[in-house]
Amino acid sequence: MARVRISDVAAAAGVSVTTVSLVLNDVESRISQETRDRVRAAAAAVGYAPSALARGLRQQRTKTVGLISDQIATTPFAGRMLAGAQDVARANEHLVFLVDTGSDAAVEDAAIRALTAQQVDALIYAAMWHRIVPADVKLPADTVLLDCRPADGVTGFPSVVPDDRAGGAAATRELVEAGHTRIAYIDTDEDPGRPIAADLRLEGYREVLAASGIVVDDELHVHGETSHRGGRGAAERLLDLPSERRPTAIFCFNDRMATGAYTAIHARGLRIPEDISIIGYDDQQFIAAEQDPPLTTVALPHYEMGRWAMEVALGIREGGEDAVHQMECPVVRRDSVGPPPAHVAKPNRRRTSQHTERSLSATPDR
Amino acid sequence: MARVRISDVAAAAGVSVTTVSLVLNDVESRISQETRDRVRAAAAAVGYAPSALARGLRQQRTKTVGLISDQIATTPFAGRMLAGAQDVARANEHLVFLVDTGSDAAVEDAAIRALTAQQVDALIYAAMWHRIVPADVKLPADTVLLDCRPADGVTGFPSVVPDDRAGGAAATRELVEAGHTRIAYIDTDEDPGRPIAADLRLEGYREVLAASGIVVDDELHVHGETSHRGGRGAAERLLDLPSERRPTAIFCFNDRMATGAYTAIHARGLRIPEDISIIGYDDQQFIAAEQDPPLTTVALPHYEMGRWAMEVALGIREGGEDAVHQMECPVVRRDSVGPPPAHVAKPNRRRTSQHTERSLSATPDR
DNA sequence: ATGAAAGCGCTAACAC
DNA sequence: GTGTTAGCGCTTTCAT
Repeated sequence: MARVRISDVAAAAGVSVTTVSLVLNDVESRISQETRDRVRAAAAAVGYAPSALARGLRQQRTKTVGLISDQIATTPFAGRMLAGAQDVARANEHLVFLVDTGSDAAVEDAAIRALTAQQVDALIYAAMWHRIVPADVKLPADTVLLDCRPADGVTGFPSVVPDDRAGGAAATRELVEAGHTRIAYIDTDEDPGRPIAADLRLEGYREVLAASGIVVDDELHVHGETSHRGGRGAAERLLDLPSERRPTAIFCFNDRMATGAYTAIHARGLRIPEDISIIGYDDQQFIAAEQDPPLTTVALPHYEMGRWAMEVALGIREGGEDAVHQMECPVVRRDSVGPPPAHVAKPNRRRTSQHTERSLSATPDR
Repeated sequence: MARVRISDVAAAAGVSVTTVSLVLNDVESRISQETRDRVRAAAAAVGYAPSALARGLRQQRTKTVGLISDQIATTPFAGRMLAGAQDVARANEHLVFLVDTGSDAAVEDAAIRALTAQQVDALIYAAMWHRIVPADVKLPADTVLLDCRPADGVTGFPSVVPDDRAGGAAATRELVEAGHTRIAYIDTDEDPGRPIAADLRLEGYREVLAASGIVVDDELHVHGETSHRGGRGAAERLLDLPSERRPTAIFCFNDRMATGAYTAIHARGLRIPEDISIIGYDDQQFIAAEQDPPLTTVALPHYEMGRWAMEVALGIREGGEDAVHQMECPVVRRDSVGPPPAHVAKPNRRRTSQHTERSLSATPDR
């Protein structure tokens, strides 16, 4: 594929290869302008394209980075992380090797070896769901972790993950500020392998409830399989509650489950958000915005995370050897959150103090 | 990154580098078993990992392939194509460079240059929607085209695309065989840049209608923006038709538009499929299967297309220099297609011939 | 202001 | 059965 060599250019221009190299790489200005022009012209004339291989071998820097991910095919999020990483790679003239391992440890191992053999300048290890990297994955030093964090005790890897606790809090706050006090959480029931995001979001939910003087009612914390169906089933159980205990708002672990809640709610002839408010998580493409009504949700900052990881990998940004970088998950406001129906009382609010007032004085945002 | 060299292994094993190379690459068996073992042990002991760079430079084969795509982030289909391509690359010990160009010609150009500089063994040019590659894209010879086809007159590029005409026909046939005769097509209205798939699917639709002796009624061919909203609007117009002219089944350009049709239908208190049948296209992940009822649709064979392209790129499979390889789009049966309501007459069927009988005798499939 | 030559790490032709 | 060596295409030190 790469036929014409630097020596061909040198011959054509009547100079040495050194000169050609110097000119083409804009190194030192000691070469006369006239020579420079001649070299450039010659290079263009013979159609010269340098061999990145030879250069890499010589310099021991390849301007390539390896990106290992567990699943690219099966998740709708992969793309945005890749796009972020790609964009900074391109801006810095790096090429990226993408390897999808399907979470297979043997494949992962082979991939790391192959990438090392390619002498990639940096390695990014990406997960498609916020999770912990098993301690037995043999990562080269200075690998950066994307959407995953090192196992306890493993150190030396910069990593970036979404701030799911803050996201859960933001979602809940959105509902509290709209005036709700009976706020349910539809959680995933995945058991071996419960996503770390699930606990974090739950934590955020409880925190805000507590801080708002709302008693955390376990009856309003339900579980379902992480899907439309699971969300629907869980929502049905919530709707089956006697009306004084029924929630006026539901925070769903993710958008897919939220669509299930939509189905359950509509099946009973209830309206969103007039009768019940819904907030999701993920801001999943083609899903959240296309519900009826469009779903208010919390966005995962995948693009930004991808950028961050690549910037750290390329040394453009300081990763901080050990701290896990948490990235904000912003609320995306659409039309599924409104004030609670007028007729509902607000019973399970504690009679306490300023908390209550603060949260009551907050205004809904449209 | 790659520190220890083959000469280190040679020294450790007390042999020459030739021997080491021969042993480690399983070349010739003239080396004594004893030496082989010694070399292997030495390699492991010093932690040797060959430099793919040096090998590539020497052999002028890198075992890498470049995959250029227009958009990876913004489409839910990218993943499956990548997965297919990846899987065969891995099985053949090749690594893939992924470059996303965002359809920017300058970026595309730079990407091709960069990949050529890397001396990739093959190049795949992938589009995320079935389309034609502009003739001015400067592709190296032997590039394989994935989900796109060469412009007229451009030759020498193997290419693979979904058989959208056959897919449109299959969708329509599914409806005809369920007993429908008033079958609408909700088409995309994209105008500059109308997807080539749209025309192909429409063709298939008309073909099957004609072959079944059903008159093609232009009133039943409506358009909308390619989204939930567009599908909803188009479906509403269809439902506004006086009842004798209203369709009993709708074929939608894609699943997203189909979900809009769902919304329109449900909003009128109609049921799917009892009152009206729906078939989509794409089998879009997290969408088609999660509708209520689950959407019958036509699947795009992205994974297989990805495999095909990589197989051709690696020379494992004959691409056929010029013929565009069309890949079948199978119908995925779920629950949105049923027989037409009993009370509807079947008026716009021609009184002709065997066609009619053939299509009437066909049985719905559940 | 320019050129000669070493060397990045490997494979393979050739010699012994 | 094993070793020597040229050379893949480039960058870079050192001379001139």
